[in-house]
Amino acid sequence: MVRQPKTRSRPRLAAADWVQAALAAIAEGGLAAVAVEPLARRLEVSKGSFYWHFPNRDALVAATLEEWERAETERPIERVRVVGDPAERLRALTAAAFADRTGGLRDAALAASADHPLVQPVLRRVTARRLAYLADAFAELGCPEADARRRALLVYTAYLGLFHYLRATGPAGLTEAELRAYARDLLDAFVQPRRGAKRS
Amino acid sequence: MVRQPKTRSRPRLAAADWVQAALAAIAEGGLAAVAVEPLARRLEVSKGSFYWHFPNRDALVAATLEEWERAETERPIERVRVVGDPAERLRALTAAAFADRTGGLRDAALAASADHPLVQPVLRRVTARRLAYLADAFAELGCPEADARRRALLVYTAYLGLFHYLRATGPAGLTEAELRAYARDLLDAFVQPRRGAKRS
DNA sequence: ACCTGAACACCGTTCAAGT
DNA sequence: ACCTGAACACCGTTCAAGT
Repeated sequence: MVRQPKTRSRPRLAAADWVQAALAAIAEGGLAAVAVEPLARRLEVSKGSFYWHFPNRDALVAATLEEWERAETERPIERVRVVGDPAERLRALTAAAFADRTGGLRDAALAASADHPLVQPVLRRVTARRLAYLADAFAELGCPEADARRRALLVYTAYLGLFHYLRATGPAGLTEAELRAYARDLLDAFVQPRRGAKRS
Repeated sequence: MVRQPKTRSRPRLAAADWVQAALAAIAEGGLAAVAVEPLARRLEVSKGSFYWHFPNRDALVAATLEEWERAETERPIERVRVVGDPAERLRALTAAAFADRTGGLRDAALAASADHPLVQPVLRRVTARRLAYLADAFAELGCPEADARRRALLVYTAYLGLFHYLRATGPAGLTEAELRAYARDLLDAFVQPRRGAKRS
């Protein structure tokens, strides 16, 4: 019954494996780190094998950005959909975002490549979607429309700005505790319902 | 008396020639276009000769950023120092900035490379110096401190944003007339003295 | 269906040799 | 003092051949 040696000598790769490696590379070294030869080394295959899965590097970048859009926008939003209270929902979402260092560093790296032709449209959609979702939650809390949008922008730019800072300083720039404290302060400052807001 | 053939067969290059070529390259293709081999082709020398003038590519990038800081910040400011009226001074500076497409595209390209370790400190100084200079002029016009800084930021980001747009669309994105009209609208909206400002 | 290996183009860097 | 030319490393891309 056992056809493979128990250390399956080399599970063949699929396109998705290259995409996952590219996502990790972006978090560590930005878009420029999505390079065929280094990724091939990391995956322990020849770089020639890359071209069976993708026509060229740009195709990998495009596929990676698609995966990023799906995995880092809709999925986290779905995950907190069950939380009824909007304040709790914001807390859960923010805590998850700040706890995921790799995700935060990747988001900052992609924001820094905003002018790249493949990045531009995806980044625009992701940013708009995240801001709209945050603003909706603030509105549910009782904030008037304009206030909700201002708070959403503030929280989101603080998140991005922090990971931009972390990119610059390296992983030692902030301890896990400091990261959690930053997220807590941010939430305490912006997530209480407005004074006089109606409970529905 | 004539020691050189009249088409001076090849005036030897100096480091400054490489810097000038690099400045032109940034305006056209961003920081990534500062590449030894393409610049050598443009200057019609072998790429080996580059390494007589600079130890490596980063040294050329650093020298180019220094020259950019000097030429595109202090020099334009000195040029308008003779203009006594602050409103006129702002108009002269803005008109010059918008008239210089190459300079504007280069500024936008460098702003897009804000996270590059060599660019970061220079860009920070240049931005701070320009904003402070603009804010001072607005203050002279009679704007309170905070208002002056807000206007300076608005005018400066509008300038940067426009050339960012132009980078994306290519040179056909805006005619010279449209460029001048944009600058005029911007000035008309922000450069009248505040109502009730005292003349000193 | 997925992979190797060799080849070629391109760019950064070094260096011995030229003028 | 400035430059060439050849060499090497690195990465993107192609492709014939392998399993």
